[in-house]
Amino acid sequence: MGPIRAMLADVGITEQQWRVLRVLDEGGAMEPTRIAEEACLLLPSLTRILQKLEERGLIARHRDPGDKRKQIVEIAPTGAEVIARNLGTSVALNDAVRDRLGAERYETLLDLLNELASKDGVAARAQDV
Amino acid sequence: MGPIRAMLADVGITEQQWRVLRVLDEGGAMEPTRIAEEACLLLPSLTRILQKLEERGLIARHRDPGDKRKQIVEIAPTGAEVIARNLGTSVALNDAVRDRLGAERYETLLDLLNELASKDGVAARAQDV
DNA sequence: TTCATTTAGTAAACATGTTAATTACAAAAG
DNA sequence: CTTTTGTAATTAACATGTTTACTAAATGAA
Repeated sequence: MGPIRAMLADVGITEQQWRVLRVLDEGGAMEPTRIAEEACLLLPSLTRILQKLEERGLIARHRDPGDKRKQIVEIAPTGAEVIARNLGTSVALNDAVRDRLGAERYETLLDLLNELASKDGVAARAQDV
Repeated sequence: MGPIRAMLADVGITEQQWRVLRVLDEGGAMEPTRIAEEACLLLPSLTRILQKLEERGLIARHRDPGDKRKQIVEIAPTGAEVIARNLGTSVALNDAVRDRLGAERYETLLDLLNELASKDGVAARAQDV
Protein backbone atom coordinates (compact mmCIF):
# COMPACT_ATOMS: atom_id res chain seq x y z
CA MET A 1 0.00 0.00 0.00
CA GLY A 2 1.33 3.43 -0.95
CA PRO A 3 2.38 5.64 1.96
CA ILE A 4 -0.35 8.16 1.21
CA ARG A 5 -3.09 5.54 1.19
CA ALA A 6 -1.60 4.01 4.33
CA MET A 7 -1.89 7.34 6.11
CA LEU A 8 -5.48 7.79 4.93
CA ALA A 9 -6.42 4.22 5.83
CA ASP A 10 -5.69 5.11 9.45
CA VAL A 11 -8.23 7.91 9.20
CA GLY A 12 -10.67 5.67 7.37
CA ILE A 13 -10.96 7.59 4.10
CA THR A 14 -9.78 6.95 0.55
CA GLU A 15 -7.50 8.99 -1.69
CA GLN A 16 -10.43 10.35 -3.66
CA GLN A 17 -12.34 11.32 -0.54
CA TRP A 18 -9.20 13.04 0.69
CA ARG A 19 -8.90 14.99 -2.57
CA VAL A 20 -12.52 16.15 -2.35
CA LEU A 21 -12.04 17.32 1.22
CA ARG A 22 -8.86 19.19 0.29
CA VAL A 23 -10.58 20.91 -2.63
CA LEU A 24 -13.37 22.06 -0.34
CA ASP A 25 -10.94 23.09 2.40
CA GLU A 26 -8.82 25.17 0.04
CA GLY A 27 -11.47 26.48 -2.35
CA GLY A 28 -14.39 26.95 0.01
CA ALA A 29 -17.98 25.90 -0.66
CA MET A 30 -18.72 25.06 -4.28
CA GLU A 31 -21.01 22.96 -6.49
CA PRO A 32 -20.30 19.33 -7.40
CA THR A 33 -19.48 20.08 -11.03
CA ARG A 34 -16.62 22.31 -9.95
CA ILE A 35 -15.44 19.85 -7.32
CA ALA A 36 -15.30 17.16 -9.98
CA GLU A 37 -13.14 19.32 -12.20
CA GLU A 38 -10.78 20.34 -9.42
CA ALA A 39 -10.43 16.81 -8.06
CA CYS A 40 -10.25 15.12 -11.49
CA LEU A 41 -13.34 12.98 -10.88
CA LEU A 42 -16.34 12.16 -13.05
CA LEU A 43 -19.69 13.29 -11.71
CA PRO A 44 -21.09 9.78 -11.13
CA SER A 45 -18.08 8.92 -8.98
CA LEU A 46 -18.35 12.20 -7.13
CA THR A 47 -22.04 11.60 -6.44
CA ARG A 48 -21.21 8.44 -4.51
CA ILE A 49 -18.26 10.02 -2.75
CA LEU A 50 -20.32 12.99 -1.58
CA GLN A 51 -23.02 10.62 -0.30
CA LYS A 52 -20.47 8.80 1.84
CA LEU A 53 -18.78 11.96 3.06
CA GLU A 54 -22.19 13.35 4.03
CA GLU A 55 -23.14 10.15 5.89
CA ARG A 56 -19.96 10.50 7.93
CA GLY A 57 -20.64 14.16 8.62
CA LEU A 58 -17.45 15.33 6.92
CA ILE A 59 -19.33 17.66 4.55
CA ALA A 60 -22.68 19.49 4.43
CA ARG A 61 -24.90 20.18 1.42
CA HIS A 62 -27.85 22.41 0.58
CA ARG A 63 -29.54 23.46 -2.62
CA ASP A 64 -28.51 26.65 -4.38
CA PRO A 65 -31.31 29.19 -3.85
CA GLY A 66 -30.63 30.89 -7.19
CA ASP A 67 -30.43 27.73 -9.33
CA LYS A 68 -32.36 24.80 -7.91
CA ARG A 69 -30.48 22.32 -10.09
CA LYS A 70 -27.27 23.13 -8.28
CA GLN A 71 -26.25 22.40 -4.75
CA ILE A 72 -23.60 23.94 -2.56
CA VAL A 73 -21.18 21.65 -0.81
CA GLU A 74 -19.10 22.80 2.11
CA ILE A 75 -16.65 21.08 4.38
CA ALA A 76 -17.94 20.39 7.89
CA PRO A 77 -15.88 21.09 11.03
CA THR A 78 -15.21 17.37 11.38
CA GLY A 79 -13.91 17.28 7.82
CA ALA A 80 -11.70 20.30 8.39
CA GLU A 81 -10.26 18.49 11.40
CA VAL A 82 -9.27 15.56 9.21
CA ILE A 83 -7.49 17.90 6.84
CA ALA A 84 -5.75 19.81 9.61
CA ARG A 85 -4.48 16.67 11.29
CA ASN A 86 -3.04 15.11 8.12
CA LEU A 87 -2.08 17.90 5.76
CA GLY A 88 1.45 18.11 7.09
CA THR A 89 2.13 14.45 6.50
CA SER A 90 0.53 14.62 3.06
CA VAL A 91 2.70 17.54 2.00
CA ALA A 92 5.82 15.87 3.39
CA LEU A 93 5.13 12.69 1.43
CA ASN A 94 4.57 14.67 -1.73
CA ASP A 95 7.79 16.59 -1.18
CA ALA A 96 9.62 13.30 -0.78
CA VAL A 97 8.43 12.20 -4.21
CA ARG A 98 9.50 15.50 -5.70
CA ASP A 99 12.93 15.29 -4.09
CA ARG A 100 13.51 11.77 -5.36
CA LEU A 101 13.01 13.02 -8.91
CA GLY A 102 14.61 16.42 -8.43
CA ALA A 103 12.75 19.72 -8.37
CA GLU A 104 13.39 20.64 -11.99
CA ARG A 105 12.49 17.28 -13.46
CA TYR A 106 9.44 17.17 -11.20
CA GLU A 107 8.24 20.45 -12.66
CA THR A 108 8.93 19.18 -16.16
CA LEU A 109 6.84 16.13 -15.46
CA LEU A 110 3.92 18.18 -14.17
CA ASP A 111 4.13 20.48 -17.19
CA LEU A 112 4.07 17.59 -19.64
CA LEU A 113 1.16 15.91 -17.89
CA ASN A 114 -0.82 19.12 -17.76
CA GLU A 115 -0.18 19.73 -21.44
CA LEU A 116 -1.47 16.27 -22.27
CA ALA A 117 -4.45 16.80 -20.00
CA SER A 118 -5.32 20.02 -21.85
CA LYS A 119 -5.87 18.06 -25.07
CA ASP A 120 -8.89 15.92 -25.87
CA GLY A 121 -8.80 12.18 -25.61
CA VAL A 122 -5.89 11.98 -23.22
CA ALA A 123 -6.32 10.58 -19.75
CA ALA A 124 -3.12 11.76 -18.07
CA ARG A 125 -3.40 14.14 -15.18
CA ALA A 126 -0.80 15.75 -12.96
CA GLN A 127 -2.69 14.34 -10.00
CA ASP A 128 -1.57 10.88 -11.02
CA VAL A 129 1.86 11.76 -9.68
CA MET B 1 -15.01 8.62 -24.53
CA GLY B 2 -11.36 8.56 -25.53
CA PRO B 3 -10.61 7.53 -29.10
CA ILE B 4 -8.87 4.35 -28.00
CA ARG B 5 -11.78 3.24 -25.85
CA ALA B 6 -14.17 4.19 -28.63
CA MET B 7 -12.34 1.90 -31.02
CA LEU B 8 -12.33 -0.95 -28.50
CA ALA B 9 -16.00 -0.42 -27.66
CA ASP B 10 -16.81 -1.35 -31.24
CA VAL B 11 -15.00 -4.63 -30.73
CA GLY B 12 -16.65 -5.11 -27.35
CA ILE B 13 -13.56 -5.18 -25.15
CA THR B 14 -12.08 -2.80 -22.61
CA GLU B 15 -8.70 -1.10 -22.48
CA GLN B 16 -7.41 -3.55 -19.90
CA GLN B 17 -8.61 -6.57 -21.87
CA TRP B 18 -6.90 -5.07 -24.92
CA ARG B 19 -3.64 -4.69 -22.98
CA VAL B 20 -3.75 -8.31 -21.83
CA LEU B 21 -4.36 -9.54 -25.36
CA ARG B 22 -1.49 -7.43 -26.69
CA VAL B 23 0.88 -8.72 -24.04
CA LEU B 24 0.00 -12.30 -24.96
CA ASP B 25 0.21 -11.56 -28.67
CA GLU B 26 3.64 -9.99 -28.38
CA GLY B 27 5.16 -12.05 -25.61
CA GLY B 28 3.65 -15.45 -26.31
CA ALA B 29 2.12 -17.77 -23.71
CA MET B 30 2.95 -16.90 -20.13
CA GLU B 31 1.62 -17.20 -16.58
CA PRO B 32 -0.78 -14.66 -15.00
CA THR B 33 1.81 -13.19 -12.66
CA ARG B 34 3.92 -12.12 -15.60
CA ILE B 35 0.93 -10.86 -17.54
CA ALA B 36 -0.01 -8.72 -14.56
CA GLU B 37 3.44 -7.18 -14.45
CA GLU B 38 3.60 -6.51 -18.19
CA ALA B 39 0.09 -5.07 -18.35
CA CYS B 40 0.37 -3.10 -15.08
CA LEU B 41 -2.54 -4.92 -13.44
CA LEU B 42 -2.98 -6.39 -9.98
CA LEU B 43 -3.61 -10.11 -9.84
CA PRO B 44 -7.19 -9.90 -8.55
CA SER B 45 -8.12 -7.65 -11.48
CA LEU B 46 -6.34 -9.93 -13.90
CA THR B 47 -8.15 -12.98 -12.53
CA ARG B 48 -11.50 -11.47 -13.50
CA ILE B 49 -10.23 -10.26 -16.85
CA LEU B 50 -8.87 -13.68 -17.77
CA GLN B 51 -12.18 -15.28 -16.81
CA LYS B 52 -14.05 -13.00 -19.20
CA LEU B 53 -11.53 -13.38 -22.00
CA GLU B 54 -11.75 -17.15 -21.63
CA GLU B 55 -15.57 -17.09 -21.71
CA ARG B 56 -15.40 -15.20 -24.98
CA GLY B 57 -12.86 -17.63 -26.38
CA LEU B 58 -10.19 -14.96 -26.86
CA ILE B 59 -7.62 -16.83 -24.75
CA ALA B 60 -6.96 -20.42 -23.65
CA ARG B 61 -5.54 -21.67 -20.35
CA HIS B 62 -4.07 -24.87 -18.95
CA ARG B 63 -2.12 -25.76 -15.83
CA ASP B 64 1.63 -25.77 -15.85
CA PRO B 65 2.75 -29.43 -15.77
CA GLY B 66 5.94 -28.60 -13.87
CA ASP B 67 4.35 -26.38 -11.20
CA LYS B 68 0.69 -27.08 -10.54
CA ARG B 69 0.18 -23.71 -8.86
CA LYS B 70 0.88 -21.93 -12.14
CA GLN B 71 -1.11 -21.86 -15.30
CA ILE B 72 -0.14 -21.01 -18.86
CA VAL B 73 -2.24 -18.50 -20.73
CA GLU B 74 -2.09 -18.18 -24.48
CA ILE B 75 -3.97 -16.06 -26.96
CA ALA B 76 -6.57 -17.92 -29.03
CA PRO B 77 -6.92 -17.48 -32.81
CA THR B 78 -10.02 -15.36 -32.23
CA GLY B 79 -8.05 -13.13 -29.89
CA ALA B 80 -5.20 -12.81 -32.35
CA GLU B 81 -7.77 -11.74 -34.94
CA VAL B 82 -8.91 -8.92 -32.68
CA ILE B 83 -5.34 -7.72 -32.32
CA ALA B 84 -4.59 -7.99 -36.01
CA ARG B 85 -7.67 -6.05 -37.01
CA ASN B 86 -7.10 -3.17 -34.58
CA LEU B 87 -3.38 -2.87 -33.98
CA GLY B 88 -2.89 -0.40 -36.83
CA THR B 89 -5.50 1.99 -35.51
CA SER B 90 -4.14 1.64 -31.98
CA VAL B 91 -0.61 2.48 -33.06
CA ALA B 92 -1.83 5.41 -35.14
CA LEU B 93 -3.74 6.86 -32.20
CA ASN B 94 -0.72 6.49 -29.96
CA ASP B 95 1.49 8.17 -32.55
CA ALA B 96 -0.97 11.03 -32.72
CA VAL B 97 -0.57 11.61 -29.01
CA ARG B 98 3.20 11.51 -29.33
CA ASP B 99 3.16 13.97 -32.21
CA ARG B 100 0.96 16.42 -30.33
CA LEU B 101 3.57 16.58 -27.60
CA GLY B 102 6.62 16.26 -29.82
CA ALA B 103 8.83 13.20 -30.04
CA GLU B 104 11.52 14.48 -27.67
CA ARG B 105 9.18 15.68 -24.97
CA TYR B 106 7.19 12.46 -25.32
CA GLU B 107 10.34 10.45 -24.60
CA THR B 108 11.14 12.71 -21.66
CA LEU B 109 7.69 12.09 -20.26
CA LEU B 110 8.01 8.32 -20.57
CA ASP B 111 11.44 8.43 -18.93
CA LEU B 112 10.20 10.45 -15.99
CA LEU B 113 7.17 8.20 -15.49
CA ASN B 114 9.28 5.07 -15.66
CA GLU B 115 11.71 6.52 -13.16
CA LEU B 116 8.89 7.23 -10.76
CA ALA B 117 7.46 3.77 -11.35
CA SER B 118 10.80 2.22 -10.45
CA LYS B 119 10.58 3.65 -6.93
CA ASP B 120 8.39 2.33 -4.16
CA GLY B 121 5.16 3.99 -3.20
CA VAL B 122 4.59 5.75 -6.47
CA ALA B 123 1.63 4.90 -8.64
CA ALA B 124 2.64 6.52 -11.93
CA ARG B 125 3.21 4.29 -14.92
CA ALA B 126 4.15 5.08 -18.50
CA GLN B 127 1.07 3.15 -19.56
CA ASP B 128 -1.05 5.96 -18.14
CA VAL B 129 -0.05 8.05 -21.13
C1' DT C 1 -45.97 31.45 -23.95
C1' DT C 2 -44.42 27.05 -25.65
C1' DC C 3 -41.35 23.80 -27.08
C1' DA C 4 -36.74 22.26 -28.00
C1' DT C 5 -32.24 22.36 -26.02
C1' DT C 6 -28.94 22.59 -22.48
C1' DT C 7 -27.21 22.00 -17.78
C1' DA C 8 -26.75 19.78 -12.94
C1' DG C 9 -27.02 15.91 -10.67
C1' DT C 10 -28.38 11.13 -9.87
C1' DA C 11 -29.14 6.11 -10.88
C1' DA C 12 -27.99 1.86 -12.89
C1' DA C 13 -24.98 -1.58 -14.82
C1' DC C 14 -20.77 -3.43 -15.57
C1' DA C 15 -15.54 -3.33 -15.24
C1' DT C 16 -11.53 -2.35 -12.71
C1' DG C 17 -8.77 -0.81 -8.40
C1' DT C 18 -7.47 -2.20 -3.88
C1' DT C 19 -6.81 -4.72 0.32
C1' DA C 20 -7.36 -8.81 3.13
C1' DA C 21 -8.18 -13.58 3.46
C1' DT C 22 -7.95 -18.20 1.57
C1' DT C 23 -6.61 -22.39 -1.13
C1' DA C 24 -3.25 -25.20 -3.33
C1' DC C 25 1.14 -26.21 -4.15
C1' DA C 26 6.28 -25.75 -3.74
C1' DA C 27 10.54 -25.10 -1.35
C1' DA C 28 13.36 -24.67 2.64
C1' DA C 29 14.34 -25.61 7.48
C1' DG C 30 14.34 -28.49 11.27
C1' DC D 1 10.08 -36.71 7.09
C1' DT D 2 7.32 -32.89 8.62
C1' DT D 3 6.88 -28.41 9.87
C1' DT D 4 7.39 -23.90 8.36
C1' DT D 5 7.65 -20.49 5.08
C1' DG D 6 6.96 -18.72 0.53
C1' DT D 7 4.54 -18.45 -4.00
C1' DA D 8 0.50 -18.55 -7.57
C1' DA D 9 -3.93 -17.73 -8.07
C1' DT D 10 -8.52 -16.98 -6.51
C1' DT D 11 -12.32 -15.04 -3.76
C1' DA D 12 -14.65 -11.55 -1.21
C1' DA D 13 -15.83 -6.93 -0.01
C1' DC D 14 -15.92 -2.34 -0.84
C1' DA D 15 -14.61 1.91 -3.63
C1' DT D 16 -13.97 4.03 -7.92
C1' DG D 17 -14.02 4.27 -13.23
C1' DT D 18 -16.98 4.56 -17.13
C1' DT D 19 -20.88 4.76 -20.09
C1' DT D 20 -25.76 5.27 -20.74
C1' DA D 21 -30.11 6.73 -19.27
C1' DC D 22 -32.94 9.62 -16.67
C1' DT D 23 -35.04 13.58 -13.79
C1' DA D 24 -35.42 18.30 -12.72
C1' DA D 25 -34.57 22.82 -13.69
C1' DA D 26 -32.86 26.61 -16.52
C1' DT D 27 -32.25 28.71 -21.27
C1' DG D 28 -33.27 30.03 -25.71
C1' DA D 29 -35.73 30.43 -29.88
C1' DA D 30 -40.02 30.50 -32.44
